[in-house]
Amino acid sequence: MIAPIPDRQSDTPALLRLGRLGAGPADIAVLAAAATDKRLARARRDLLTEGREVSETRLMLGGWAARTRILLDGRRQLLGFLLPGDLIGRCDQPRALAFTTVVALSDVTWCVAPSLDQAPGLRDAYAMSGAMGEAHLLGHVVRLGRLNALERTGDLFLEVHERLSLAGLVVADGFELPLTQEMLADALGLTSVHVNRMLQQLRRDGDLTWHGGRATIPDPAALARKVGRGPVRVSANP
Amino acid sequence: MIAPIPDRQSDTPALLRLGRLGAGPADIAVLAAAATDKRLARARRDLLTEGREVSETRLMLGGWAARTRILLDGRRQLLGFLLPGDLIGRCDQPRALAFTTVVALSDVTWCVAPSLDQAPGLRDAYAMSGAMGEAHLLGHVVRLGRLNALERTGDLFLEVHERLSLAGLVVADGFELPLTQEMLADALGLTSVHVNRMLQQLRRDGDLTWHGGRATIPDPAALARKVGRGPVRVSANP
DNA sequence: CGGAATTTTGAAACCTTTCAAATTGGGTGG
DNA sequence: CCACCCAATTTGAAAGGTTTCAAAATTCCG
Repeated sequence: MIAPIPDRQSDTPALLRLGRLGAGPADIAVLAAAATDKRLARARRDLLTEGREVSETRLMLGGWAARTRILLDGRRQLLGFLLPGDLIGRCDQPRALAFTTVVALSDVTWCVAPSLDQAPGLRDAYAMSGAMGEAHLLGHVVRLGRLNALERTGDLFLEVHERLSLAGLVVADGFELPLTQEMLADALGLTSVHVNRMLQQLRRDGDLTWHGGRATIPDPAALARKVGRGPVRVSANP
Repeated sequence: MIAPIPDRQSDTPALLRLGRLGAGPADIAVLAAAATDKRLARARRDLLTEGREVSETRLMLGGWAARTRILLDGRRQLLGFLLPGDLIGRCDQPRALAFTTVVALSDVTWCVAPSLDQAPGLRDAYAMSGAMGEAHLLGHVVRLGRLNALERTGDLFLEVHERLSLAGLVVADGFELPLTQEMLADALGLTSVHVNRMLQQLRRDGDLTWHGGRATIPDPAALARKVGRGPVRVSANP
């Protein structure tokens, strides 16, 4: 008989990611302490509102969120996904306004991110996280500007695969993907109907599996070759 | 008879922009001194190469450049324009790699941007500049993801109009625009043929004038209404 | 089990690209 | 100053990709 083990490691993905981004053991300890005070945001709720002042930086612990922008006529564009280990609203500039609304796409757990005063050693990891955020944004521009629907879809799945890998959330090339096809469409600049057709093609071609909230990319390298995706590098120290 | 006046103010647009972004008189003096050592990059030359380490931050003094990414099959996407007063390759992180190649679209004059050691007062202006850069990038994502060809084209012209205004480069709603339609197409994620058709429509509708390298937007507010563009805000202090 | 949200399907309309060729414009050399 | 050339712009018609609209099938959740 097995004693119930308190789930102290459930925020591990976020800590793992920041550790890999350069946070040392001491910093991780501070992060773990911060993650103790865990908050929950229900799906569809805003985690940050565009135009509001950014009071604190938040750290994603679990679930999916997205930066979004909505046009006057209701069209919506997701600017990027926020995954466990990502920072929300990081901003050097004091009194800055949030550029974008951040909405929870699934139920999200988060905590207040330790400030650099509390853990100066986090500076590099935070900087690295920000740099990767920008790299992802640039990738998103190329995706929307120059890839066709099939390439876009495959490319986004690969980005997600890479990012979740860094947080240790990919097992056997499979990962949780708590999105609707409509959310995917809003990220990809397509209609949900067309995303559906692209997904069918990817499945038919054996490039993708996705049911019950879990997706698998059997052969990421092959898919990357198919959609012409290169690796994302950010720092000189590999 | 008029004596030849040395063109000491030709870098004024960059200084004007950074002044408006919060640089004080002392900082402007440092910038002006830096701008003394003016460099020239010929059109089509790289100002920064993707993957290389960023050694110094550069300040655009005149001309147009763009962050670019090129796909394996030759498709090109411009990630954003760099205009006078913009910083090239700014990066907190030491030893960071350039995210993107920056190419001169026209002949470009630039100088090495003063470091914060030389002029600590520039911190805010630099931060502000970076924040606006991100805002423009986000706007670009929405443009590519959710606007149709006509809206994209109009929206980009409006962004350029706004940014050049900040540098004092707009007179009577007109400004220099040393681009080819193909460059515009690479920014807009369209073909140059289609950009041409959209420009014709904008001209026909009286929303735009463009010949001989100079563009004019007779009624920016009307065009903004037509393409559904809102104002870009970045800071709480207006 | 019922009801709502999501996924799937089909056909037609629409927007954008492609391809090819004609036209214009700017710069150079004779 | 004109002739010429190359790059850039413009035009047309057809092909292609994506959206739209509607409706059916499926899945999820209480």
